[in-house]
Amino acid sequence: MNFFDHIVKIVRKIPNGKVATYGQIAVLAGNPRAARTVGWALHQLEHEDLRVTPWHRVVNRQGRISTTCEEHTAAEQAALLKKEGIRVQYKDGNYYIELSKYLWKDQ
DNA sequence: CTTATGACTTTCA
DNA sequence: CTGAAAGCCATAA
Repeated sequence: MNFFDHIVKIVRKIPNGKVATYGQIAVLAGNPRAARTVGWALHQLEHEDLRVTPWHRVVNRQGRISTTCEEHTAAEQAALLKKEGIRVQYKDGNYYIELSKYLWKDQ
């Protein structure tokens, strides 16, 4: 299985109302150091995959949204998260999430 | 094979 | 927690 598919598969496992970090997904994918690749994979996801993949539940280690994608801005991601009951804090142009409260505890 | 790139992470200050 | 610098990995060209 490609990392691409593997990563997507794992992201789909993230329960509603929870968030996961890129590094966490990288570990589950078998490559603890491939966090960057996780971000790259989500960025390259196709439209169809985005429909069934909760990419918005994936944030960096600091609980901050790091997307630079024009199509999926941090504002939109934050909106989706709020929609799922996740409290998102907005501070000086950046969105923060309380990982200690919403971080997905694997399985 | 080598170089460049990125939705990251860790370490140091 | 923030910010800067260096490290890591898979993919594309």
